Amino acid sequence: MAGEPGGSVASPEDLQLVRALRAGDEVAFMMLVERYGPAMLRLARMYVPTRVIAEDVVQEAWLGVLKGLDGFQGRSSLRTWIFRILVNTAKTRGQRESRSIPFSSLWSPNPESEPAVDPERFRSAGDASPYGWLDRPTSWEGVPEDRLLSQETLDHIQASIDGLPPNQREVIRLRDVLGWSSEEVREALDISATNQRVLLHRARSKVRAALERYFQEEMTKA
DNA sequence: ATGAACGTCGGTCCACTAAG
DNA sequence: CTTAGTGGACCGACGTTCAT
Repeated sequence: MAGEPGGSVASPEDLQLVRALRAGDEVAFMMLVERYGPAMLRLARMYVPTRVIAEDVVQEAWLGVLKGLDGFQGRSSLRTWIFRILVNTAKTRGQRESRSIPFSSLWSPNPESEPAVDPERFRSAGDASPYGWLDRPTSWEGVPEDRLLSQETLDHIQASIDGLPPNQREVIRLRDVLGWSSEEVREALDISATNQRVLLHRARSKVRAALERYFQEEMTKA
């Protein structure tokens, strides 16, 4: 699995960071938290019902990172390694929470539980990696660009993603929202390359279909 | 109430195609 | 050639329906 030759191994910068962290460099740690914290929180929100618990999960993950620092061998990038710890932590916590929380509360539009992904991310993440399912729409060619990028549309995209099965949701978020590479995603989620591709494909297909329905409804209304 | 039959859904694998 | 996206097929898990 992770760490085959040719994979995204730790960069010299990663290794230097790890050395600093092992030496107890607080500035290096704060830099890491600043760099990955927001993305970690969004990812954690996929597994647990509330933002508060997600924040808790992130904290727990950071503790796991610090504890496991000596075990980091640089066979994957530092980011992948950190997010893998986060995913494991969040999954464990998510299972625990699902046993104690009414299932319906996971899905109800609770105003307390803000969106897992800030809709703005859809555009800003585009800097590094454009969204596959937005750049070549199939059935909404007549839809003006500002309409495509409206807040309402972004909300709709997010709702579509929220409605996906967990694995598909994870993959599409990491790939298309956070802009990860396919290899980073399969390493972080510990899935095969083939599975990653299929999950992504199915997730995109479903989101695309949901958007097609949405635009069709909107255009017949107009 | 119970168990079999059936349908649906999601995960996985394989093959093909397109792009870089 | 490598990587990624796509579609089809298969399988197992799960839920629903229906006859007993």
